[in-house]
Amino acid sequence: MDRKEISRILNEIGVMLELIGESPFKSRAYYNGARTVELLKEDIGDLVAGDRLKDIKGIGKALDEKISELVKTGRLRYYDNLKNQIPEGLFEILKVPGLGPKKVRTLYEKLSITTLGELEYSCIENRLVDLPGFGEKTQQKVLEGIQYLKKNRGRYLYPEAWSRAEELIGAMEKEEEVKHISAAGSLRRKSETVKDIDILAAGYDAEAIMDKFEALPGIEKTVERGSSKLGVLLENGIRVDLRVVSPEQYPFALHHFTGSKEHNTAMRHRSKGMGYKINEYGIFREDGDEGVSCASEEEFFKTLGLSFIPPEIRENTGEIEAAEEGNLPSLVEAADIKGLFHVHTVYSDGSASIEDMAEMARSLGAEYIGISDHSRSAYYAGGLKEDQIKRQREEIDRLNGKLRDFRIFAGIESDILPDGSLDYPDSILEKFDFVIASVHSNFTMDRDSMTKRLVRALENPFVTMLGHPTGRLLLAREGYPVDLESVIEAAAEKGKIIELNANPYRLDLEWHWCRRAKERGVKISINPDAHNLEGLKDIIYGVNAARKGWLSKQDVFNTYPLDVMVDVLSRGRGGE
DNA sequence: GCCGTTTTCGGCCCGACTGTTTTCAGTCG
Repeated sequence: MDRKEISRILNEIGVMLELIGESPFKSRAYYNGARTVELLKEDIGDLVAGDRLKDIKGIGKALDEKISELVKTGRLRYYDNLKNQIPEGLFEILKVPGLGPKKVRTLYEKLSITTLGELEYSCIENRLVDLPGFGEKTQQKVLEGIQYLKKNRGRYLYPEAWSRAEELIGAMEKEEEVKHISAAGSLRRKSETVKDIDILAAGYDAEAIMDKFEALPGIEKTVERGSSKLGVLLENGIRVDLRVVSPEQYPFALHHFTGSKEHNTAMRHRSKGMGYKINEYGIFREDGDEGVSCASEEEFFKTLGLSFIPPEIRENTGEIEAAEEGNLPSLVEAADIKGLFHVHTVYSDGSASIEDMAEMARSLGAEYIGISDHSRSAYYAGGLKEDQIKRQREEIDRLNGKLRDFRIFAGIESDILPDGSLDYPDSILEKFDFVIASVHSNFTMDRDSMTKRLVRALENPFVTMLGHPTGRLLLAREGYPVDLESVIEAAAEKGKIIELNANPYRLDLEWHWCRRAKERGVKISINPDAHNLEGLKDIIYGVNAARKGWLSKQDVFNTYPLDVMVDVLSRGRGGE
């Protein structure tokens, strides 16, 4: 059993403990354990075998025994017992906004409600109003929450949320009451998907600011409103939370509302050890109410003895320790990207010509572009036959002849067949400037076979990089099961690049693993996988993800300037 | 259930908002 599965089970135990009314601290211990296991670097089997699990912070005797049982037997009696006590449907009911474990438990115990459907029916039958802690309004809210859940699964891709947030912030910036305004929360941390939009504003007249916000176009209704907090729904269903603080409180509040929750918890804990209390309003000495003023987030961190931690990496995965030691990486920026690989054209399933794609890339500041249409086994995408490859090459050579200070590299996105071989012979592969190897079919292999398939592809001397390593589609499809640790290892050994596909639906290699690749010395290429002109701009989402993965300029392949890239690609071709 | 340059017991991060309550529990972030 892998650590992802173990982490899931520990999390579920945490939820179940809340549902049966156990101590909240006990559930938290399981949540912490789940996170700890998820982020483990070392193989969990080895840790269990070496009896070293309980040396890890957050894992004590009880969790050690339970994790060991899972690893050794693949089962956990404690979990099974809990699971038998708790109807499956309660987990779905927990997702209804406004319902937490306590209320769900009441619904179950008093009304025997175990499914979302039963809950909806009970609301319509007016049966919630008499329950302790419930009332008319709660019942109405629950009913609306069920509709909301049915309408959408409650998460949005980053670009959709970001563009709406930019519009709202842009409109509010013009208001004179607004002294500062910024996105906060998971949006500011550049998460791949977000549940809602958090916006923080600073000003002295919160009521006026909230009034103006409520009146912005696209806002459908107000869900909650207090003296400093406003919650609204947009017409597309996204929830927006606006918080208003004073300009003096802004730096503290910006940090607080940017999160993550785990980062904040760790920061508060650390501050406490220094004799400070921190919250969204300031930094206070524990022995008095006196606050420490800070003009910016930079000063906030400085006061606490830390260098500035970029929002993207505030996940409590070592950033605080690194900031303390002055070891934070200098994160890659969009301007560092010097060229764009993985670009499709009209030769396969793209909609633009090679020349137009090149011009667009150039206008975006690139020095080179790497054309890689689909290969012959991708029938559905118009994969290239041998004669088309030849024609495309001729066109690229012709264009390169007339372009100055810009270069088009001729490549291919070659399918990795089930056995790990590519779908062209070496005699064809060797003619390309670069080769991206990707899986586009036979997703349903077991983990071992898929891992072998990818590793074998990486062993091919003509392969430059591995494309979208897990095949996941955010909010739509899980990636195929694969042991990425071994894949990264193989890439490290063979000196291969791994793609971070910048398409906002993919962002594959996922950022956790980017960090792992960096540790192993594997370079990441941030590729747009563009099928039209606009698609080239998706590169920014890849840069966001790379930043979350702690990548610096030197960790990213396509930050090489043109002359270096020409050199690297000519040397790397099968000559190892 | 975890943890300890105060501790092996008694803590465990903090605050806004809502709705149900007559002073607070539950939820959320």
